[in-house]
Amino acid sequence: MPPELNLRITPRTVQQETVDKLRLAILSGLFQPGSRLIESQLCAQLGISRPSLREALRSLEAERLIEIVPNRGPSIPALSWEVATAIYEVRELLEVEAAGRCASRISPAQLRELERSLSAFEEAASSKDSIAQVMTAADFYSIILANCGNPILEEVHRGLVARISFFRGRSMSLEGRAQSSLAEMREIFESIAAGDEKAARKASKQHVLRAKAAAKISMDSDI
Amino acid sequence: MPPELNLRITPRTVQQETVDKLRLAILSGLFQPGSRLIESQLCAQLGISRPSLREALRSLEAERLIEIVPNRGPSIPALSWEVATAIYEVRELLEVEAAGRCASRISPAQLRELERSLSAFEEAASSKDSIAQVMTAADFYSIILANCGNPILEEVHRGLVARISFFRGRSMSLEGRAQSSLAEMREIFESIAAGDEKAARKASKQHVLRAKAAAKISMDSDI
DNA sequence: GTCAACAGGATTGTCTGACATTCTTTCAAT
DNA sequence: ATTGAAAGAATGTCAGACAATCCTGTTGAC
Repeated sequence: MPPELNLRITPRTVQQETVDKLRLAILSGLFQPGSRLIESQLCAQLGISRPSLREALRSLEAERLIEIVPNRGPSIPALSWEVATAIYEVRELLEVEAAGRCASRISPAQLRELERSLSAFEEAASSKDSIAQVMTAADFYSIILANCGNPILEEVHRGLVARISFFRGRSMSLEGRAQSSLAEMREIFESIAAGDEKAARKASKQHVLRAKAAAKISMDSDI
Repeated sequence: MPPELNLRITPRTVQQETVDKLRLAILSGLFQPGSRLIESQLCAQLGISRPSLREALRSLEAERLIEIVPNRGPSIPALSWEVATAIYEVRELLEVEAAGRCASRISPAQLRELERSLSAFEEAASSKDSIAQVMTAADFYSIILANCGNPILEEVHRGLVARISFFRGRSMSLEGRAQSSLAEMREIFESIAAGDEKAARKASKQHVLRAKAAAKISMDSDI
């Protein structure tokens, strides 16, 4: 009898572990935007070889989480407000569509799940833990996206949101943003629960626009 | 001397060349869906080392152009009709938005460029060269996407369209599809030229829906 | 004949080490 | 202070190696 019952069918490779670790590090803001990543340092810190690391870096590059300039190596891209705006606009497009579809097709079980994640965010919103706020909020969206009936919508959305994680952590720290965010999310939830597609779209749109505005404020506030 | 002017020529690395070559090979249907790619074979054919190849493969994996299963290696994913439908739906979302924006912001110079690409497609449509048809049609869209004012919209769209290139080549071969496609594209062009945002959206939506229908037919026709 | 265990080859995952090329920084010379 | 050259650091790329895993065809048992 194996002491560790590992039912995982796909074995986790070094490359996958590395991508996950680095992605998490990037998303949680461990690296300064614009800073360079030195291969030899990362190899030592992660305890892996250069070829494995470089494979992982190529994956992250394709996700647009890092940039790799020939002969200069990988670095954390500095997100301009223009690009951030563009991302928010596409995010709006996708999220509105997802919320609308979700309203007319989510299952009761998943709806309960959505309610639970809203409660989790509510709790986080009362605290000052902005990391918990971002994570629980992300759960909320991901349930909506997972239930919109279009896996591609979900996939693209995840990729985009990852790239603006930088702003999300900061804007959540804004005075009152977490609470107003909670109100907006509750409205989205209520609309979905009521099966009101139109209302879900409207609430969702409102939410993204407010999030964008909050991100802009947090960006302008301190440079 | 304007500091914006970037004279830096980015040297092309082996990895970039490899990604481009493989992407082109995949998009032009050189590999059968579901077929496996053997690293040693590709290395020999491309004349590169395994580490370089593996980096390129990771990039393509992140683009979803290939799949890499641990211990089984890379393969060409077989696109299910479900996923294809999902992609067409998101493509519709993006393309409609892009066409609408394009209508109210494209420059005269770019509009002429768009007209030129439409003519190029017209010529290709008369021929039986389905590859030329797909390429010129792709040019047409890419001009629209490049002028919608949102680089992310463009980026995401490019990634999605690449994944359904399989269908596009086949559906263009369908009896009369190229000609009806031409008519639809001309309508899109006319709407944009007239600066009629609403009409551009409508025409664009129609076009994607018809393309999806054609893809479905070409898929059902022979399996 | 069908099915299961098995051996062997093929293929991938990963590492080490190496070297040329290309930045980047330092330091000296004008 | 500006320029230029040399030293140092980091990347791009390769070759070779080996264990772990997958695939295939054969053998053996029922």
